[in-house]
This record gives sequence, structure tokens and C-alpha cells, in this order.
Amino acid sequence: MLEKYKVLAIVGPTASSKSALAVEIALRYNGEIISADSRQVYRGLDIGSGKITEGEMRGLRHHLLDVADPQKTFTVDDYKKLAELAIDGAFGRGKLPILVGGTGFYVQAVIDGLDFPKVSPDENLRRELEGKTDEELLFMLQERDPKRARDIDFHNRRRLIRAIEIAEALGKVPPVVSNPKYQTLMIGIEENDEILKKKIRDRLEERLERGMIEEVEHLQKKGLPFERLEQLGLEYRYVGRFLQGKIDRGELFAVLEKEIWLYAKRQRTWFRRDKRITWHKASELTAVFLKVEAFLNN
RNA sequence: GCGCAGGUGGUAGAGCGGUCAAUUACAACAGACUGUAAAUCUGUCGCCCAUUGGGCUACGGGGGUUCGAAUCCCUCCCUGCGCA
Repeated sequence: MLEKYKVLAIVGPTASSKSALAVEIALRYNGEIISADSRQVYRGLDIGSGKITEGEMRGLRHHLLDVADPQKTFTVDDYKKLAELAIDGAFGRGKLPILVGGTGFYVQAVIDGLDFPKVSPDENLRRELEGKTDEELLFMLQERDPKRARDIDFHNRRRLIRAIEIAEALGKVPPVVSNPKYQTLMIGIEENDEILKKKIRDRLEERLERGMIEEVEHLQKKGLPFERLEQLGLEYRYVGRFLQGKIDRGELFAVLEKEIWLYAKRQRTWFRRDKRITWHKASELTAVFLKVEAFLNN
């Protein structure tokens, strides 16, 4: 049997110092970083998305940053393809690929090798479905794929629409297939609530000082609509609202601090169910190194 | 000191005689996740037991009116604004 390539994944909530830790590991074990962050893939979203700086990269290759135009929607499937290419590239150079990021779905898509139905978004269909009520949508799905209709969260219009879109193209919604290509070690980075909250707050202050508002303003002036900023969430969403005068500066800070924290909790919920992850604090360098070493040597 | 407006669940803020353990929002807690995932969506949320359901304590304190009060009256305390 062919031995699978080894990939390391570092996951965890926002502001847990994953990136810095990943750099340490990469320096020590001859790695390359593959970012797994759904916002850092976009060009121009730098400060607000917490993209690593040139200096912080310490000369290591970082992949999957700035690979997409923020005007267009980038999807998990896009991510998966590009990430696999990057991982293969790293293998070619004899490097250990280290997947690092807080977008759990992206990480999962890669390490579990999820194959999504090959149905591209159909904007016309989506626009049409958007006008329907939840009940109508559910009914439409029931007609096409009763099984999927039974399992789906029918309050979630976005999912409902996508399911109909797939069913429309393929007749039904095929089960997602998992084809893991790599041997993976998953390490989760955590911090207790109090510290994580403080880090979120400090980081937010720092981002504002570094010109986060100006960054968003610049993106908007260059043609990124407020509706798009709204979709991008968190800093882009709320700074967008601030720029439109919907909230003031004080509210901006308060709401972002709160929303980022809620986001961190959602991330925890996602990762919590994946029992493969072993959790450490970013400060437990030695323990993490030992774990990585054991993984590489076995 | 007088006048006016208020004091409601963790917070904001509805309710203004019964259908109120109390709309709603936020927070909190739990969770979902099949090409937007920083997105999108769900559940719980006074206490105790229970499957529907029941019991208990609650709307600043105390006292009344009433079959029945968060809702009306009296009084006390507190807060904001206005006048002294």
C-alpha cells in the first residue's frame, strides 16, 4: 500500500496565535504554510482579515493568500482545489505542508478530501428562488429530493436554495463523498475565554491603528460595494456600516469586539465535534513539537 | 422642598386589570453545517418536578381596592429632568 503524504493542520478560534505557532513549526520541521482562511484568500483584505505580514512570514512560503478577487465569490471547492495544488507543490519541494486557519470547513474539505457535487452556482436560478417563501422552497426540494428535504434545515434559505440548485442539475442531491488523500495530524490551539477576549480586543485596537478603516474605505472606493462588504462579515461588514454612517466610531468598536468573540465561539463549536483534534495552548511549544515529531516519525 | 417623568427578568426595553413567567432585541448556554462558511441557520433561556402538564416565587418596599393587579389607589424608598 502506498504511504500517504503527511499533512499537518493547525486549527482554532480567531486570535489564538495559530499563525505564529505554525511559523515556529514550519521553521523547525521544514514546512510551508497553507492558509485556511476564507477571507485572507482575497486580495486587498489585509488588516481586517488579519493577514500575516511579510516580516512575520520569516521567509517561509505562505500559500492561499491573495488568490482571489474580492468582487467574486470564492467557494470551499475553489479553496480545496488550490490548496491541493499548493500541498502537492510543497511535497515536490520536500516540504511539510502545514494547513493553518480558522475556517473549519476549508480545513475539513482538504483533509477529508470532500468531493462536492459539480454544480456551479446558477445566479439566475438563485435570484428566482430568492423570491420564494421558505415553505415554497422546501416544497420544491421535496419534489426533487425527498430525502435531502427531510434532512435539511429548512429555515436555512441559503442551503435550501443550493440544494435545489444541485437537484435541478443532477436530479437529486448526491451524498458528499470523502476521499482523504493525506495522512493528517490535527492540532487545535486554544486559549481560555478571558485571555482570548483580551486578545481579540487588543488586536482590534491595533488593527484600527494600523488603518483598517482606511483599508475598507479604499476597497469601497475602488468599487467593492457595501453589499459585498456586508457579506464578507465582521470587520468588513461593520466598518462598511460605519462608513455609511449607520453606526458611530464607538459603536463600531463595541459591536466588532462582540461579534468577533461570537465568531470565535462558533469556531469552537465547529472544531469541538472533530475528535481528531488534540488541543494545546500556543505557549505549549514543546508539547506541540513532540506531537509533531511523533507524527513525522511514525 | 415643589412639579413632571420613571423604577419590569443578566442588560435594553414592551406590557398598563384577567388569555403574563411576562412581546422583542442583546447577552448567556447548547447546536447545525453537501460549492457564499468571518457566511447562513436552529434550540434553550425565573425556580422545581413532568411527556403534554403541574407547582412555586416574581414586575423597587409596604399597605389597600378587586373574584383577579406588572397593570388601579395610598405610602415609603430610589433615579432622571424642570422649578426653587
